[in-house]
Amino acid sequence: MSTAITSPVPPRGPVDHDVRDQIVAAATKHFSQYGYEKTTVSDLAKTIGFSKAYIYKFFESKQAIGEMICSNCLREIEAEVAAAVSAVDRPPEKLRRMFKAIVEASLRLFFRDRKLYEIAISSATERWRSAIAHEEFVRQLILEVLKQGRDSGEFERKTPIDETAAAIYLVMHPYINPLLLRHSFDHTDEAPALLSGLVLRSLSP
Amino acid sequence: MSTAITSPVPPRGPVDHDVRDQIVAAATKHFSQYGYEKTTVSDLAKTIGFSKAYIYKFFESKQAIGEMICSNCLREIEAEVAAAVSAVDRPPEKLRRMFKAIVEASLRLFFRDRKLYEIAISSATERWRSAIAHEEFVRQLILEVLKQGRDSGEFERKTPIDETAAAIYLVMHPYINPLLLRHSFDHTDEAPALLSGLVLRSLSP
DNA sequence: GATGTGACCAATGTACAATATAGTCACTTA
DNA sequence: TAAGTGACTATATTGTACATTGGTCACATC
Repeated sequence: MSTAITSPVPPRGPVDHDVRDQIVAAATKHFSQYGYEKTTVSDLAKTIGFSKAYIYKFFESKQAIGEMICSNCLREIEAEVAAAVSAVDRPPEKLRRMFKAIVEASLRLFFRDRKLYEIAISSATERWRSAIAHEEFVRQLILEVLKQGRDSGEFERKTPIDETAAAIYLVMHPYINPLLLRHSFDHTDEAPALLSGLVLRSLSP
Repeated sequence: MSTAITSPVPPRGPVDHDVRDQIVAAATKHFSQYGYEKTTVSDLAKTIGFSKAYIYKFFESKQAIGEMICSNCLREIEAEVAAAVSAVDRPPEKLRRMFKAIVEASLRLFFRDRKLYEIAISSATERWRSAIAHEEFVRQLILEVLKQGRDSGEFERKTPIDETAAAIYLVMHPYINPLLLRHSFDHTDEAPALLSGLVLRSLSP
């Protein structure tokens, strides 16, 4: 364990470097315009004016670049969800807002940046770290709201908190995971309200 | 409405006919052995000893044959679920069994008859009638158990029953729909117990 | 040592002709 | 009239020669 100082997979090359930012910027633009698959590493190299080989000094694969872009997208969603949750102070309302915000933010990504959404789908399908981190974020947020609600006496305390958290996560899962969300479009209108209602009823003391 | 005596899409040719059964038998065998896509209509014709054209006297398309086979599979699952539900008499336990049975039966179809499962996936993806009917079956069963539980006083009665039913259906949806189930494998062990627990807590009076 | 590259390879993707398939229809036979 | 078919077409699907692409490496320059 003494070696695990940094992130699980240390980034290749200098972490803070102008060229790294240029690559990310170029990738964001190209991926969202032409899509992940149709963008070649050479395209990125050409737009920043370096050779393809140089890119591999900073990223160990094209997928690593994709993960970076994907992480940024997912972190935007996370920021929005976090904001929605902290905009209110009662835990039940926090849960409602959380569910609503995550569906809305994900759908917006889908409809506004479809090409980037496709990366998110790859990310979920192939279980990239960016996707796993996103799931973990939601899990943690659920747990926090749950703790708060138990402390304030608004949520029941008999069921083991891990069990409750895991169950709520499973309820939200089809709307969190981009791959599944695509197949849940028929329900995205009613699902947040219906399911929040059900979850909150299950939490009543 | 006076014309809607039979099913929405009347079957082509004589309904009760020996050759029709032969086609279904041959299709069941071929589809489960080689898969829906890799079976040609000529293959079916050859095994029953007629010409391909004759098959189209009984089914209006290859997909119609697929729907027939798929319906049979899904009806098997439905029978198993219905049996599991009626094996116990308290509505809460009925719900638990129902969830468990539907996941188990669907997984068994997946692992034992993977090729047939692929038809179920097509069915769900392209929203064939067989898939819609399957969903409707589950919806109805949920509603029935819900009514029973409300009558016996074991379930709460404040929430509109349609809302409760719709919410529970949404919770189960990722495990009912073959297309979604495939992406929920990671959770099929814990999901039935965890989610039944949550749902039942939400139903407590 | 940091910055940067052209040449190279295996694997994946593409274009397009050749083939196979779903589905129809006019027709035969009993 | 019911049972049954060969020949036909338009659309998929496949095979295959060819081009791209992801990724590496030895090497050059500052």
